[in-house]
Amino acid sequence: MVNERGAGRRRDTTQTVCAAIREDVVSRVFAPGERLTEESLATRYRVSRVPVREALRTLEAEGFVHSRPYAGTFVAEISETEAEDLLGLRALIEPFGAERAAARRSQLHLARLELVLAEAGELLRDGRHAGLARLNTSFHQLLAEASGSPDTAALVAQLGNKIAWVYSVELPRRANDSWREHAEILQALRDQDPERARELVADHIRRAQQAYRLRGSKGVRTPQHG
Amino acid sequence: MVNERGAGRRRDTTQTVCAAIREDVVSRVFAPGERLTEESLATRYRVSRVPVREALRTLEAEGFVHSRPYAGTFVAEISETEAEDLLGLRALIEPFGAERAAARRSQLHLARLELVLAEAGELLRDGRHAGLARLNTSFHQLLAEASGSPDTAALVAQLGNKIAWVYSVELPRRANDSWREHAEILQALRDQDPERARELVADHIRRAQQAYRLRGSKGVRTPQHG
DNA sequence: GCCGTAACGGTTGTATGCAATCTTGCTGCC
DNA sequence: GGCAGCAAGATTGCATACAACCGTTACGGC
Repeated sequence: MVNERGAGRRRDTTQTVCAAIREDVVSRVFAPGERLTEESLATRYRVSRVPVREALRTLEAEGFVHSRPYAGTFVAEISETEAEDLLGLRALIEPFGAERAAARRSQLHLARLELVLAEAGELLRDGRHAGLARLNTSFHQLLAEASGSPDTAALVAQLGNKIAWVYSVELPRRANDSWREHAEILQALRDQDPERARELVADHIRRAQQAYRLRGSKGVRTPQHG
Repeated sequence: MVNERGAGRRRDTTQTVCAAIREDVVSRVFAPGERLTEESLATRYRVSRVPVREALRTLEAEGFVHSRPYAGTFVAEISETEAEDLLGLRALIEPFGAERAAARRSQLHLARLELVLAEAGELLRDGRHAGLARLNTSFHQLLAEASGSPDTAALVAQLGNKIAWVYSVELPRRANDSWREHAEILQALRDQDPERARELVADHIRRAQQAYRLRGSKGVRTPQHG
């Protein structure tokens, strides 16, 4: 998964390991509350403890793990109320970003968003819902980046990862509506209409929240497929 | 090794270094855009490069520095619009936290907040405005923690640090009004009135924003690139 | 004189080793 | 039987050492 030293890529070990651990936390390979020993992680990803430790410091700042000196690093545990609050925070921040994105978006941003929208359209037509989750993440991330606020984009990314972790479930039911809403949002960006963009995103997030809540509780992995 | 930190504290080197670097960035000992070499930091804080590197990973996740592999670590540069957006984000998140704090606050939270309020009252009576900045930060941080949402508290802490960095300027003028507003907020928490708490904090932040803006972007160092 | 190129110094990235500390399981006592 | 205290093992924290890489500069060809 990591480690392609033979192929010559010897750089970026720390970042690669960080992404790998985050992935394994989000996908629940490591259970919440589980202790992560540096040595076992180092063995798992075929690196030494140093990049593992650095990756853990990043993940700790992001809230995926927490560590006590000399005691070790543990996968974070998220309560139900905390999970709810994550959705609440996203419901605040994404509309904020969308409002600014409508005012500041560049042609490049628009083009990227349209590309994602087009790809999603194809997947929808073909009934292949598998790749939609990734495109959905991309759309929201690009939207946040179009805001021109690096902090907003960073927050959206972090919250998105955490939400994907807690609510490890996709909502294929809503896919058609969801992407129709995405299209409207993009149109508001084209029109440079900040207020409409903000409200559309606010509604969009609100509906997604309701879907999440209906679909099931946090932590429990609902067996499903897209 | 010459670990002469404090009175023989041999643990927590990384966290100590992290806080020290953050402090030096916020207080502009290190200028925005400046390159930070690990060796010089290690020398400055009398540690080896390892804890320095780990501290830098944390600070990178927090957005105070950014680094490229093999190229080095640089103090971040914040544009004026980004600074504005920081205030906007705080204006979203703190009321959100206050609303929940009013519903979830414990007696311990109330007691801590009252303590801070009392201390500030004394300083105000004595005309000693020096320590107020710290108490102000404490009040807002405690308020965020009272929300019972770790993510909210973490965001408030991060945003607060960054705002203190960008707008490195205090506003003694507003001190009396500000603390009167703090007292009202605390009362709303006692009354367990979420809506009132949210609105009071929203107004409070809004007034602080105006004060910042009037004061000018004196603290904002326009990035000079080459 | 200009540009491509190769070597050098400086810096970052990773691995290893050892001391300090925590956790775990056991012992002995109540 | 349960719990405090302790020893052994396991794990973390930090320092040192070495390898990989980047930017710069001196050099030579054109």
